[in-house]
Amino acid sequence: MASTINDVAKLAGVSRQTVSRVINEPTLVNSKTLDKVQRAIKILDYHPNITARFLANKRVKTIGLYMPFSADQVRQNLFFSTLSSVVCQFCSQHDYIMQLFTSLTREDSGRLFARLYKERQVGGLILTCPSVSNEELISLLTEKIPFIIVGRPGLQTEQIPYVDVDNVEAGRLATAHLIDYGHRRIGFLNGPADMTLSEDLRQGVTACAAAHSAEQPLILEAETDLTFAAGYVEALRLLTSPKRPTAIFTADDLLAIGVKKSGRRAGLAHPRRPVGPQRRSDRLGPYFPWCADLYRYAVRTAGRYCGRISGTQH
Amino acid sequence: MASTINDVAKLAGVSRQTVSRVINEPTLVNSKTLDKVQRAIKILDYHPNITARFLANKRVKTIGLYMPFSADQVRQNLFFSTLSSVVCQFCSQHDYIMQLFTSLTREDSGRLFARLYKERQVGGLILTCPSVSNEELISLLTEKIPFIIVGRPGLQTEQIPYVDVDNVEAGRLATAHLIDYGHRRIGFLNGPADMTLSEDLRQGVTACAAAHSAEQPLILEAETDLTFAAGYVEALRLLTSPKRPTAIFTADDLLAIGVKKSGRRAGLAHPRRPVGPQRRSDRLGPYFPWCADLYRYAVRTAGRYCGRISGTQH
DNA sequence: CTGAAAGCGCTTACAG
DNA sequence: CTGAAAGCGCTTACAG
Repeated sequence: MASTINDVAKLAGVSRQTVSRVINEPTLVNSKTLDKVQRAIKILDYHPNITARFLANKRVKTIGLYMPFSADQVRQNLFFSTLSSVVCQFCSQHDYIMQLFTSLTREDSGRLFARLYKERQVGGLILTCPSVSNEELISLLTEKIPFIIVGRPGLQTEQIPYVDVDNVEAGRLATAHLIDYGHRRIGFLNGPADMTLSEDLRQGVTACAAAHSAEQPLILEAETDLTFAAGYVEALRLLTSPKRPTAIFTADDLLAIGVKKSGRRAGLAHPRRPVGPQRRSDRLGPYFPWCADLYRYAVRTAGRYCGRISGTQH
Repeated sequence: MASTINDVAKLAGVSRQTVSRVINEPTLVNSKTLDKVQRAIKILDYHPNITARFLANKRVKTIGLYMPFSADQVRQNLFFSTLSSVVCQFCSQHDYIMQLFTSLTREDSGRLFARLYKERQVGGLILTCPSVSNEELISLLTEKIPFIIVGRPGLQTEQIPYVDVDNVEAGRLATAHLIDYGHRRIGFLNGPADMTLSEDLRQGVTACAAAHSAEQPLILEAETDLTFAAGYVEALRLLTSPKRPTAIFTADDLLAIGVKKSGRRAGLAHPRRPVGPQRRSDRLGPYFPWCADLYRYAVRTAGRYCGRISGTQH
């Protein structure tokens, strides 16, 4: 059995409050007492029970990270692993615990969040990939649960803290880039209709097309679930249609890989190098240097952080 | 303030033990009482505090998943996201909490594990990518901390529960495959020397080369840290050396992508299709259909689970 | 079937 | 600077 604060107190010949003080506010303790207690802690290999601390403190140093993806999407998408590894690292540096939640249908997620928080399982939440309808967030707001969104929330953006890149600008830049290079029929593999990401990208694409109305660009948009398979299927559909696009802009790298495969399938040559201005090495990620150049170009350039970050209780 | 078990008891006009029973053993409660209490729970929106439950139960339903990668490796590697998403899903299905730990130097990890467990932060641990020297595991064994390894532990494989694919067989198969196809100088981008994965792969490769000594195959092994960058650098070194290999076998997909890039850099044509027997669609993952075919081939074929899974306390 | 008692391992005021 | 008291929100035996 692991030793408790009482064991330490007994061995050191002090009260358990003093032991607690040694751990939490050592400066308030007489140096001789400090020494005695610390020796006892060493001897007994004492580690304060974090559950008991959380209970006594009435706060948990735990942050939940939620990603509304199916296991399959999570497995595929780099966004997931990047985000979770960074959050995880930051949490452990700051003595927080990170808990991961995935693979839940978005409808239930609101109740899940409330439960997690009310059960005091998490002290706060990081939510990702918000949907257009903010239903699951409403309860978080009304229950005053500390949370932040990675991505633009669908409603009440003034009240809801979030961080995001400027996807409207990303869509605009990518489209302008393709139009500049002479493309007039542009495929656009967007994300799911209910994601704000898709809304923002579309807004940028549409605005750009309108601004270039003289060139009469034709945007061929298709909805996807951001998986490789969807990228393949939708791109193949576009590429084998009468109005075959001459360029495709995708909402995600994974889609771009699907596009590449569909191009092979459709018997089309695929450019080795990005179709665009001179290549800068910092523009491309290490992963798919031969894919998704345009999307990445846009996002990197347009990716200034926006959104509101408010203080939270914890 | 969230309502507690005492609030519910008061409102329902029963003792808090009865409320506790309604939650944990409803069959032991009189149906009228049950009804009263459940109504009170509804009205007060009561959620049992999980921290208090853990403390009273003297067990935490929390599993730690540890991946000894740097943030950069984690971000890149698909193994990470696959494993964590699956573990996460399984945990939530079984009412467990998953906590993620990454980016720590392996030396400190032993102490980390002990601390996590002794602080009762986790009830058990899933460790990945074991190193040859089992130092960090020894303390887990002696402290009787429940844990399991994904990958073959370096020592005391009889005592330590683990699951793994048969990497020795994978190395053997991949090498045999390449020799069968006429290759005599075979590059072998292995993982870090201190990982058992690397040991196992090398054993298979070496054994296979020995078995085919008549053909005099030459194995050109290079150590990598399993990153894209290392794959590129080491492959380029091999490909620009006088004894340039005619085929390369890599320990990981990411290395294979690095190899591909180095091939381009070295001005070598890269086969579109796998060099091997007829392509079966189930043999390839969705990600890099044009890469890493040989490795995947080997692993899929050789990937029968081995290792020992013993029961744990929780 | 239900409640009074004791306890899980810690911390926060409050005296001294 | 230190300790006695009370409490965090729950559960586990034990009576009745």
